Amino acid sequence: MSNEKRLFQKPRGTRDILPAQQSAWRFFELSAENVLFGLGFSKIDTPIFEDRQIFERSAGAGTDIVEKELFSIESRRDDEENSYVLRPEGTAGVVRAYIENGMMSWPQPVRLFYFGPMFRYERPQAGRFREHRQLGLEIIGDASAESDFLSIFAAIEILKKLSFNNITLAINSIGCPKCRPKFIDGLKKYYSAKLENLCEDCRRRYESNPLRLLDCKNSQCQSAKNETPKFVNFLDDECKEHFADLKIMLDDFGIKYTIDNSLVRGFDYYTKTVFEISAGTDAKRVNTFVGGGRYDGLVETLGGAKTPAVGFGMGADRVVAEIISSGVKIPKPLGVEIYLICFDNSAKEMAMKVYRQIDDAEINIFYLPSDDSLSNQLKSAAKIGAEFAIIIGENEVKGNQIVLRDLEKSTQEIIKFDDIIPLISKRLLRSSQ
RNA sequence: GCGGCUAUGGUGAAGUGGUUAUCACGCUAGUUUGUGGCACUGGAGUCAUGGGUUCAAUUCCCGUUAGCCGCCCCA
Repeated sequence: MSNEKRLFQKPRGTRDILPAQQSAWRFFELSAENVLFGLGFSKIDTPIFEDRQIFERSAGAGTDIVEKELFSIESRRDDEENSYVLRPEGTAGVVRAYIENGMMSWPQPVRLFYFGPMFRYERPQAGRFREHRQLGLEIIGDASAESDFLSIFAAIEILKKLSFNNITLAINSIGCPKCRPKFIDGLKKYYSAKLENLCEDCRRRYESNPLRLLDCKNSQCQSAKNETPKFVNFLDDECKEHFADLKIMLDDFGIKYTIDNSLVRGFDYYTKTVFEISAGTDAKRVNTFVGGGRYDGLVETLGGAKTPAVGFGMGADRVVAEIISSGVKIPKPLGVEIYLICFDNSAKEMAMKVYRQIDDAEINIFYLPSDDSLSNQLKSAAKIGAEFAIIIGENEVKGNQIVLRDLEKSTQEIIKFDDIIPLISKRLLRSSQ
């Protein structure tokens, strides 16, 4: 260990969000919040790490997800009995908070949303990170299809607000613990005759996770999928009615959807509705932004009373990447509006007066008295991205006036001292927006 | 966790077993002393990292790290 130079790198699968991307992120977050608050949701923040068991219980100990894709936090001597992991998703933490904070006694359903980083220990690829940000919402305490609809509606409204055209909604129902076993039986019966033609992975899935047989991408298996049983044909009356209710509401609102029989979720606590929203057309869904569904079993799994719930998670990194590449106009936060230049000692007093006046008018003015030449100060003004420069020197003091220079258009005008505020207010970019 | 490809200033690229490794953009300092962007003149900054082969490695080989792609998995 010496004073050798070492170049530190960010951990694998993480990224720096640099200033150039910040306005897109801000745009995303503000737009989503506006939509969600407007639909009666409240925001919740939960810890970035939680008790490991929360995720072990929801996903099932021994599954790949728990075995190899959680980020563990090393325990310390004073905390040996606890084992923490970085949260891999948002729902379990929100449900834990619902139970722990007695939200069952709040007016039901409780509508919550969150936004923050999630962590998965997986091999990074494009659009797939170890730290990524998710926006999500949960509606806890309502079993009706209205809440399924509201989840979907909220997601679509957010994407609309972000100027996404060309999005596709896919829905399916995966039934409940009562009717799902029948479907899985039917599925296995169907595939059992074709096992030899399936790819190696699918032969394993046949035992371990038969639902996943449905979304195998291997060309070898495509022909076998032609006539797979459809989940909707196996639903019991209650699930069937729930799915029908949802479709009616989507139709009423003119929201187009496709029913995708291969859309599934692997965990037992998922029930009834599942949905995904992607970019592109029905035939080619290139990029999935939103995945969601109903999870009537999770609250109970985590130790609460049996409580129905539904929600979605939205991959913020993907959405923001799309915002940036689509060239949507992104509102920028106000920067320096006026850069005040005083380049003569005799003008300092007047400069200060102008500064106070403009500052009092809540206009963003930047002023650091400087001995630099006018030329150099103008350079600084341009560099900091100011809209206008006010120039005050000897002549201005004599005439009781200032020079207002538009730094983008390279035009300027002379303004009498008393007209400064009204005229500047008129010229500023924000007054034209 | 498995397999393939890749790594040259801040960014994008060119190039080499042998003196000070090239270019563009960017950054920076100046030139004009009442006008920034343009122009001109300077400057800083690089062969991801550790080891091996060799008289000599940025260049060839191996490990590590990171990125991309495919697989597993995908709450």
